[in-house]
Amino acid sequence: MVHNDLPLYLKIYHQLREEIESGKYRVGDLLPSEEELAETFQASRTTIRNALQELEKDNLIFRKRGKGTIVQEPKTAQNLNYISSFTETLRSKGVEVATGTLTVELVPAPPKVAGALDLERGELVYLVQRTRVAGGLPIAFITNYLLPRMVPDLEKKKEALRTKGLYQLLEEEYGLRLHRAVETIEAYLSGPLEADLLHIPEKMPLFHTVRVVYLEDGIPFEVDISVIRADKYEYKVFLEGRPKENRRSLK
Amino acid sequence: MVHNDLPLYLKIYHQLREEIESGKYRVGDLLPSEEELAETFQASRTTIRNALQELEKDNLIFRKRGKGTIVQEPKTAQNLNYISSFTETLRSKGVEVATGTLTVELVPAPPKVAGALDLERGELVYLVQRTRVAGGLPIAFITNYLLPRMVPDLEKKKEALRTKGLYQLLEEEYGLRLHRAVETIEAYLSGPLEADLLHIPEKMPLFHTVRVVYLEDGIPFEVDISVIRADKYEYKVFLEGRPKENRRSLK
DNA sequence: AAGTGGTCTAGACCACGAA
DNA sequence: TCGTGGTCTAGACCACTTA
Repeated sequence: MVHNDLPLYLKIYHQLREEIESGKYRVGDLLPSEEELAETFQASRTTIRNALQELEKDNLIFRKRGKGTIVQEPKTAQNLNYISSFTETLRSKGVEVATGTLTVELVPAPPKVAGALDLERGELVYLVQRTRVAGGLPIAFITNYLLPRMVPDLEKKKEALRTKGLYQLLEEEYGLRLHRAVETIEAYLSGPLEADLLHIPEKMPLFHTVRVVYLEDGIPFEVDISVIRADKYEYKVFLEGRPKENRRSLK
Repeated sequence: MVHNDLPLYLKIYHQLREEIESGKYRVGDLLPSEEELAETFQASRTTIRNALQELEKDNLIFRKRGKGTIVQEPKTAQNLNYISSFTETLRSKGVEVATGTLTVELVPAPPKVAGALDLERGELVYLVQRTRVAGGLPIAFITNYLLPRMVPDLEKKKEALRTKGLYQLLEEEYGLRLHRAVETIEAYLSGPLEADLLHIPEKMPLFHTVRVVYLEDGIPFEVDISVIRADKYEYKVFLEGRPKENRRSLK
């Protein structure tokens, strides 16, 4: 008998989540009150509140003082902007993604990359370049720069990159935890270079994105530069809340 | 003497935040331990932890068991993807934004809008259309559909829309709290219509975004359709964490 | 008035990191 | 081993909603 060693509040979170997703509670329904839940799970109210807080982060519920805990509209319930690779995003939509060209090499960091990764000019970084193919068409050209000290012998994993996403590899093979990222999205027209790489005419609309990924302790770890056919892709962004007031003056 | 009636943990949050931003603690420094903070603020450790949790949401700190609470790299510290209008985003970058054309009227909801806002076909919605001008150039054409029952007499506020953003107006004049939004970003080439609206040639790259905004209780409230000159604008997206594992099986 | 979630206390033990 | 944050308890009072 394996005892699941998750903290109690996470176990309760998972169970409640399953009950919500299984349809036991409908959208708009009230969950049992915190006190009742504490009773049924034989836990303190604090622990229940921790579990509910997790559900709230997932936007599966929202709470109203004096009213209760209400199950959310699932339409908006997947909320977070996770760090997902291009490949993962497409696959989650059911699109088959293959790898066209693939190179892995150690190169001196270009100035902008060195700046983003806090490196000295000329320090070596891993450069991974891939063409991504969906439905037989090359639809994206992806360039990644990675800190070599975090991913030793990356070139030996080259073949793994053909089948799994880069981020999946980083997690599974190197145990890295990607924590945060900042991405800028621009759009422009293909020039001769892009036309050649993606087998498209010039003056087609393209997305150009630059993403810097940080590890848990705030170390910048990876730069991802993607060029994607805009006629084959769209971004979905989840937004939450309004910008905060800047400081209340205490009197 | 006005006593600030914020909850204690929020007061502590604000004070710590100010101390961090004022440079009292440097990046990488450890904050005092939770117990010490409890002592200095004369509060329980639970309350301190609530305050620290808020700082963590802002990505100003991160915590490591056995180590302590560490002040974060400010580069990634603004984390959230807030619901901001085009105007607010540009203004925060120091760009002056003016309004070109502006119309406010009640119209039957187009099918797609009716779907997004949970309306019957043909129900009336407010339609707001604006050209946004920066640096003398029209750079965006923005279309908003709003639930009329939430914004009575919107046409009377028309002039206010010339100077403030729509979202600011919704908050200040109607007391609405925008809670969540989902936005899709696409890119395409200008056709004759866009060329005319924005005074640009055809076949220029444009962003096309569709945003649905939800209120606190999950009611879809507004649809924002923007067409933006891609050569004058970029999106910045903050990403956090990796997609969650799908369910652990309990044994 | 009754019931809900929000805040707060004062304790306790555990898991992890560093010395 | 010691100090840290992580989890958990059993209470208490408050602010808000609904009836």
